[in-house]
Amino acid sequence: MDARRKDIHNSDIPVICTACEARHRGVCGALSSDQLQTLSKSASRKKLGSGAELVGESLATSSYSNIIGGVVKLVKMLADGRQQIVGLQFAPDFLGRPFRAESSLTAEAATDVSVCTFPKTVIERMISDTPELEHRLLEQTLKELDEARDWMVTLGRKTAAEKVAGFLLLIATNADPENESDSAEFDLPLTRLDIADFLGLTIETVSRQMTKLRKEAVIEVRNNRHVIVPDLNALADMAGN
Amino acid sequence: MDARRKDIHNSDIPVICTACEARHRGVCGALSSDQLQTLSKSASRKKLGSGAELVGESLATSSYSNIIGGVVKLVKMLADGRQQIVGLQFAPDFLGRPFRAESSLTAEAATDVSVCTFPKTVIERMISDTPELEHRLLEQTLKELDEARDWMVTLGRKTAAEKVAGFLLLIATNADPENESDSAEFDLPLTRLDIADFLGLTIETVSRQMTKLRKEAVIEVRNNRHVIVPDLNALADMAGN
DNA sequence: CGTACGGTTGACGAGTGTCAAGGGTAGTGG
DNA sequence: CCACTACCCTTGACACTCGTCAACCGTACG
Repeated sequence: MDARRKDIHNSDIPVICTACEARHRGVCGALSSDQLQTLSKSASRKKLGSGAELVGESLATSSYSNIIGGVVKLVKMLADGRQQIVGLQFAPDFLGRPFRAESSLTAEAATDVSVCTFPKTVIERMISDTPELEHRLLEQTLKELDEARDWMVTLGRKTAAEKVAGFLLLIATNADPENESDSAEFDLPLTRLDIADFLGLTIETVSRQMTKLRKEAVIEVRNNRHVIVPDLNALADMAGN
Repeated sequence: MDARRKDIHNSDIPVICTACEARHRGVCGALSSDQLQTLSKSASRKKLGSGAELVGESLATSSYSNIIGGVVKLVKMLADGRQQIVGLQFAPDFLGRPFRAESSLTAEAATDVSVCTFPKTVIERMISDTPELEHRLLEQTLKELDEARDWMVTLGRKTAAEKVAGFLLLIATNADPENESDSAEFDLPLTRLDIADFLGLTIETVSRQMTKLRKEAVIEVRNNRHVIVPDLNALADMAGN
């Protein structure tokens, strides 16, 4: 379909939003062009370097964001420093927790990230005015819950080899959702330490499993971060779902 | 309709609902007495023995339920038989997944359970009519997401000893939410196998950790299932949050 | 009385974590 | 242009937690 032509007719859509994915697959799709106008007035685009903190103890409840690009990790930390990544978010996910102070969770940019940020108050007013918006939030929350539960199986019941294979598969599908072929090629958005914190392993074990996959020719690795998967099915077999 | 007249006299709350917790803390609190009337006409109370399947491949999407009493476990199973419990639900939680075919998740009665069941269609119509109902569902889904993420930290980063202590603490608080003292006493709603599947351990390891806690006098156990915790703080220290 | 089920305990080994050393690359300052 | 440092990653040797296998106990039930 010709989205551009539709935008010309609905000429009220803010310039900043016209090419934004959040309007199609994200929560903004629930809003009228009027509401988009209102929201875009108080919205601001930001680019954040890898490692920047998006939601933490401080910023926690002051603003919400849509992720425009990049990968955000949701991190929980124990008192003694052990940490666990409890979720990864990709564009055009919505970031921020309505109606709720988020207990001990921080959101950090895993890669360089760009976001569209709005103040909490504006969004919350729109939520109460627009049932469809709340519906989208419910849909996204249900999606995140499914993902969290899938990952619980990985954390609780899979071996290190299966965990790493499963992780690579996860990134492969999110890096290029359109890909229909059996092969894939992508850059890992996470360091080995992040991967370890996501999988409940140590960096050493992650590293060893990666070399094992390399030696078995299931993957090919360049510059530590760039991964080529000649046969996704072979990788899926090792992930044991 | 003369719904209005019924709304004025709130004595029209269905008999079946008057003493029901779901009307206070659960999703039914979002409904008018009129809607409760409609819903209660197609609702039915059921008692299910431990082990019964509430949501599975078959029943999956045909009905929803409120849990009136007992404990329900949400189970995911891998092809080779390994399984992981990804959530426990207590009264008055809502059971069933709106708008979504639940991938490979089964809900089973962990104890004897009583539920209030309604057909999918009735609930879904009410959801679209009543934004407040959708709001409650969002709240519950957010709560479940928080719990799932907390548990991911346990699964990924805690030792067997911490896992077992954390589990006992979880049950202690859910068994008696009103308890303000620092001691507790309760029956475990789960078998050792269920506990193992919840914690990502084996029954043997669970058993050993329980004995260890017993020998350290952190807990006292009678008949395998009945647990006394003289000092919840001592237990909390071992859970390592 | 036999059987089934759930739980405990012990001996042993595999899978991961821990500790330590070293390689590769990018950025910085001389 | 070359150290120099910092960071990320890999690899090896070893230790330890937890899983596996097996035997046994107690209780409920036919």
